[in-house]
Amino acid sequence: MSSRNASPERRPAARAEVEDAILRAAEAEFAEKGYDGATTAAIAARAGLPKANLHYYVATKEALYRRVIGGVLDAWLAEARSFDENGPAAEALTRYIEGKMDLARARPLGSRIFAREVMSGAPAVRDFLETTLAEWVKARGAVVEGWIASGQVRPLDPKVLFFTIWAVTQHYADFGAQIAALNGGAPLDDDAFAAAKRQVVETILRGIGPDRA
Amino acid sequence: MSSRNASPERRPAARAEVEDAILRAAEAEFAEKGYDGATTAAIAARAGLPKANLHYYVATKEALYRRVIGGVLDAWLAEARSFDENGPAAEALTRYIEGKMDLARARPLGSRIFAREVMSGAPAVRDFLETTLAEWVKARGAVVEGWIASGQVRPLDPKVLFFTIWAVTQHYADFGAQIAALNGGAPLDDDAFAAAKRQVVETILRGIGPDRA
DNA sequence: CGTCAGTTTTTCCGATCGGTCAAACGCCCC
DNA sequence: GGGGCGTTTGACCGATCGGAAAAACTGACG
Repeated sequence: MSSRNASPERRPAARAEVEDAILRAAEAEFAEKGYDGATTAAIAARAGLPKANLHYYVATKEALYRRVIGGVLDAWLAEARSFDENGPAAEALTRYIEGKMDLARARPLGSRIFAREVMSGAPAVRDFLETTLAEWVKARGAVVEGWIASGQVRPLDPKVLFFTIWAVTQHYADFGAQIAALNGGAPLDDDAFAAAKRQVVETILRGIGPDRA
Repeated sequence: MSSRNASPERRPAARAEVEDAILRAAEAEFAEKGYDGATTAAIAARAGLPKANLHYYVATKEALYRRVIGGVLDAWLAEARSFDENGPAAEALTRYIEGKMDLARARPLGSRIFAREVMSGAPAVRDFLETTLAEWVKARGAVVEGWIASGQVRPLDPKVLFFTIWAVTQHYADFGAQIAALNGGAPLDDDAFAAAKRQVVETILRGIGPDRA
């Protein structure tokens, strides 16, 4: 098919690299400044190309935003699969919470874009929330109900449990600046973050565990 | 002193009312759209006056924003005093968590403005974070250490406990749109919110309680 | 060497924003 | 009733933004 390249990995790769640089630049700008605060000129500059060139690869600022948001949602779903591997409640929840904490540390930008989006009334992700996420919550809520029935978890509303887990884990991404300010100005180092992760997991697991008589 | 009014409560009250309307309109706009997304025209329209009139009461958009942020921080500090009344750990923490949950429900706008501010790198609240809040955390951290020493709380990092409480309570303000989407499209009603509040308090209290042998 | 598709870049445009200005308005006191 | 002062308002301005347009450049291929 592609007969125009002697070295078949040069030009197509370059295009993919440029598009990837644009997406990463846009993610950073949208996370820091928000949709309105971000400018296409700043995104282009961060990606290393003139503003007009950006519009050759992506039609509008909104289309670029929707692509970035789509990537964020994909990453969310991919990571949420860690919930589904079998095992006892404590193992599954530990895996899930630790996965979300690690994601918050490794890629905090997506979480911030999502938070801004939801705080603005979720115009671009409402459909995701009402369909995909609602189904996810319903299905995994049934799993939690099973844990309650088998006595692994005390009786509670699974939805509130999910809210709790999301809130705490995303907090480490969204409020990184606050955490750093209370940590002497620097982000948590690896040891401090690992300790926080252990405490979060332990607190939630104890918090939802069954009564111990 | 003020010799220009026959009825001394008429005109000054009107001025205070206008300024209050401006502050409430600005709070709503900044919470929904963010600093860059909010426009002085929209704020003025929401407050019921022409844009030019807004600038008679407040010099610049940034000055208005700083006034709003100042009010948010004041409300935070006022509400945080509920932590300080004496009593056993469970009572103090229940009071504190329930107070923050109620505040998140009654006035979610301030929480969203604060969240956006921190996600943007906290340019307007960095000083608050590094001084006032840092001192608050240090002092109340010592209280938590006392609870640990007296066996009311298992050994843990007080800062991570505060992060957990803030994360969960503010989540109900910041992610109200997400919670509504997962609640059939409507915000939690009074009963559902009260149940969520109970579960949050119970989860955290069990989560940090001492080992029960 | 000329063509041509894909890409880059300079220039420019209309819309919108925060903020200014000066005229008009309302109201009180002499 | 006429100054005078605080307030209101429409008109306007410079800056900035998202985006369009078109010329210039590039490298592969006949």
